[in-house]
Amino acid sequence: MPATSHEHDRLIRKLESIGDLSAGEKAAIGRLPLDVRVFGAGTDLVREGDRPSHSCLIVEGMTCRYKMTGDGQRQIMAFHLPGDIPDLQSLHLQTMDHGLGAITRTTAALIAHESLYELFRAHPSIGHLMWRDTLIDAAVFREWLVGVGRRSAYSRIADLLCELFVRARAVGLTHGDTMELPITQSELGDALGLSAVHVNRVLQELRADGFISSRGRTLVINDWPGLEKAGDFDPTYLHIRRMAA
Amino acid sequence: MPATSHEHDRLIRKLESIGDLSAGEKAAIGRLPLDVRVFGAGTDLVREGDRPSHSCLIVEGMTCRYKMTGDGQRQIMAFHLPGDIPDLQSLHLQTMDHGLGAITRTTAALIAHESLYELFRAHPSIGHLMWRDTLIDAAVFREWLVGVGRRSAYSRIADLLCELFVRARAVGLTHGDTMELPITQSELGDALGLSAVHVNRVLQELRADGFISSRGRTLVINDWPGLEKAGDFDPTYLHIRRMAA
DNA sequence: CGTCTAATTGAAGCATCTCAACATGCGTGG
DNA sequence: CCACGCATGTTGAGATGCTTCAATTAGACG
Repeated sequence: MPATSHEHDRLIRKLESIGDLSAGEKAAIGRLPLDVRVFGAGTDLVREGDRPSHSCLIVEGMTCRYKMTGDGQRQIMAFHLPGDIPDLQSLHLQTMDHGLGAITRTTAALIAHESLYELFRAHPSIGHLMWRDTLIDAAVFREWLVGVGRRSAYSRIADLLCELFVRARAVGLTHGDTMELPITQSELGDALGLSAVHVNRVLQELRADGFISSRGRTLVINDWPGLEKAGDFDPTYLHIRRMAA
Repeated sequence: MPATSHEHDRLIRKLESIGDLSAGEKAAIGRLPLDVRVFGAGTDLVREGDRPSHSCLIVEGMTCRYKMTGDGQRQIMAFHLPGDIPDLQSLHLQTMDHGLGAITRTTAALIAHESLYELFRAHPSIGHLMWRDTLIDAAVFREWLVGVGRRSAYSRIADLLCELFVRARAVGLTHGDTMELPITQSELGDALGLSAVHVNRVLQELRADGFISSRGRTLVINDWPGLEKAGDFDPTYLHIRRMAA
């Protein structure tokens, strides 16, 4: 594996979107031992109850974190893009209290917790940056909580689309006002606390109101200011420092 | 201030509920410089948009973290008990994306971020424990998300009562099957994404079903297994290691 | 005691759900 | 390259959990 592979680059680009890295730190990250694996759509990368000894860097594909309720309903709590390490928390929380599932076919690079501890020992500020990343994670949960608790379905969906677009843009995964969004309406419902049927109707409204359109799995933003307003969206909670080039 | 004051004890007791501390670490925490302040009920300890240079250790009183939506509704995202440091995150996230409010008259000990950095440098494992604490925070947000997104009002309220009781017990704030719960029904509503009226009706149901009762601001658990079942409660997400003596 | 906040009750409305049918698109094997 | 099959998206109609508004009662506190 070259000193700085495609996989390492994903991680570096992500970390640079939320903070600063020196050349030496980038080089050290580039030397992280990675174990690259592929997961089929619909499979779990990590299950609730697992006690992992590694964390997963998403390299390609869309993943989500979710919990099942006692009566078999699903709540999706976050969507994750390439560059994210959704289960970084398992570094300090032994038992997974939720699952990590692949929405599309996903490539992930497994990083041993031991390697991370070593990296942080040599470069404490990388540790701080990763702590920061888990804090941003928490900020996103809080924002979703506001949405599900207090916003209308219309506003909630608009807000989520804004979030996904801004996060994708921060790591260079958008093309103009367009991004790949391989999430079904049923999954959107499980994320927003809505039924798939209602998601469908509200998406039609958002299209009719001229904010968005879609070609297959591609989302097109037609009116960004309008969508932001409809979603009461304020990107502060994402704590993004800078956009990818 | 004595080497280990009441304020320091609160923090030590909290950290011991989620992990281990050596004698030396406890002593180091006992030497943390604290600036004790009192906040009236209904006032803010920290406001959305602030860029704090310290974090707040709650010593007495009930506090909450909340956000306001564009149309003036409030969503409470967490309740905090003595021993908690609700805005520990401001250590690595410059701008507060939500407020920290006092529900009752609250005593808080301000800890300069500088002091924390110094403590972590000398005792890295205290830093890890505090990282762990912010991760548990995030786990609680996730659990609330599941409740608000996918559970009935009845189940959601039962779940919240279970959480508060277990957390209070972990830091020694319960008396038998009783605890102080100075939260109004309107605040419960803002936390659970419900109207105060509906909270009232559901609380009556929970009392009628024999799970709980209340004397003034004191909550009494009459049927713990029943309440757990009603709330689909599983304490795993709290990641508590051990109960206070 | 009077005042203010919190809790309680009733009644009407609506955002969203559930169920059920039908349409569309897409991957795959014949 | 067409036909089949299955996942996803779309539509309609009826049901409901929770909301809103508005009034009343109970508690706490000077």
